[in-house]
Amino acid sequence: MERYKENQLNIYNSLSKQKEAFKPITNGYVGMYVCGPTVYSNAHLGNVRTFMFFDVVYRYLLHLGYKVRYVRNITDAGHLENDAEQGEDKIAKKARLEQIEPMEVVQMYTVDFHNVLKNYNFLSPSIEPTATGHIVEQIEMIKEIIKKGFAYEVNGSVYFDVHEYNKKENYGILSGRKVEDLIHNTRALDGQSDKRNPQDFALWKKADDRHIMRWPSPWSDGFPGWHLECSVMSTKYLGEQFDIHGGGMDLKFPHHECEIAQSQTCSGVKPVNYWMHTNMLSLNGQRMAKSTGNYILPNEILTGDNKVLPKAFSASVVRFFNMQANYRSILDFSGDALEASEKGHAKLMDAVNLLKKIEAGKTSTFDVQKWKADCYAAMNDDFNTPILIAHLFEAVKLINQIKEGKATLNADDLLEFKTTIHAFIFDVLGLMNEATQDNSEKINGVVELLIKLRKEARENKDWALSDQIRDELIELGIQLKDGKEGTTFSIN
RNA sequence: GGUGUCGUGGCCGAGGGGCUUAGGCACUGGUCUGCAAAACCAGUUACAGCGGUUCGAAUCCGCUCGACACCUCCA
Repeated sequence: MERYKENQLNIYNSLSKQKEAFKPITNGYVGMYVCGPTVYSNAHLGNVRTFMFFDVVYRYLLHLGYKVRYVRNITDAGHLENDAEQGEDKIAKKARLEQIEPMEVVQMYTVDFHNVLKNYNFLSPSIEPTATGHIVEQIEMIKEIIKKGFAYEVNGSVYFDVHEYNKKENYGILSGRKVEDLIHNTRALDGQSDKRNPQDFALWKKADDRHIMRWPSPWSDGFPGWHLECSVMSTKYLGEQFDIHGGGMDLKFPHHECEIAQSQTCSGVKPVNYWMHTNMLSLNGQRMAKSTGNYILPNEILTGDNKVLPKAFSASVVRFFNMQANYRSILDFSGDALEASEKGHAKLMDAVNLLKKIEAGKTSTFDVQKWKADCYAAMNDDFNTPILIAHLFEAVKLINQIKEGKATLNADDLLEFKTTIHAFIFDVLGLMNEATQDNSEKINGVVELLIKLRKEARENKDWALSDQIRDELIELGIQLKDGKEGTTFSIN
């Protein structure tokens, strides 16, 4: 369904700092690039927040009927750890530390990353290119930049000439920085650098003898600069100009700024129409970061194996928690916050399960069309998932009211209502209904049996037995709910 | 120092010049129940401070205070 025809999406563009009507370059098609993880360690929950948000963006674009090519790279060539001085990249360093091959490290953490994505119900991107798989293209792009006169070679390394670029274009267009300010605020150098100016950044670095990851090039045996890969891979798979580029706020400068400079130099056009940046996920009010130890791994949440957590939580609860906040706001993670989300999530899923049993009435006491329009309006407004969730809770209330006999929906409305609920909760938000997974049929059968036995006990006024059944089930995370038309249950 | 984001009720978190009961969690009262739980109904707590613009500001502007991020690899 081409829902995009009646849904005008508005996106907050970091480039213009305002919401803009989204118009794809090619009608009906969307090209989207998101900076992926560096696979030299496990992706932590902060990293995952960004990918999770863009997963929802991807899902919603698909839901609207766009044909989307979603490219999310894997950075496996490593970054320059200390730009000019050391020239050693992180992956190689870690490999030596652990006495294994660099590509083994890359493989291990790539597998871990994919494992996390699977656990958290991510859709696979259309293309997941690796930096090491595009060395040839990167070398070609460097040649092109040199040819245009915006890069220079020194001692086997190649640098992008920021000052030269800034004479014609605006280096700082995305981040709001000015080259003059950068000059005054760049840290003092030791005089070791080959760069003409401290603001210049590496396109190619000559590898020293100890550097394991290296490739031949016209300038030296070495490796590409970090910013280059995204320019190369986005251009290769999405073209010189594409619709959406996403990433974390912290990549805005210098990474995305450099990307623009590189791509613009080669193609002569601005590479990206809509820049989207997700804000940080904090832990205890501080930024999650590998370097400080202030972080939590996605899979630790599923096992409860982290001291900040009182217990384990499901992946769907974590998704729900994330979606309750706007992607452009800082979100603080805590066990308490997750527990609150878990309850809200359970309430939502209980209602979804209840919805299956609800039957249509003769008339409708609720305006399904308006509610549905509100849901779409929320998502159309820069993917406002917190508002969408608020509307979903209106639906929860309605479902419970119907169950109480205080509201009704006619057959047409009920069908539309169900379809819309499922679309937003499962297709768009990507939440999972744990209660209906796995061995649910068998468990359902057993619980139904216990409910029957308890009913008999209650009819015999054997309260001790009926309460024992109820209390022991709750210990197992199965909650019975007595209603007018019998007992239902939910599983946590 | 520069660039940027932001300060909302007990907590999380939307909205964004008059009218949103935002929503979730927590709490209080009621209905239901053998008692509970769940659910439903009702209710409580608010827009950092000081100026300005305006008929009217939590919402716009300025300043102050504070928080966070980026300026070096970082989602």
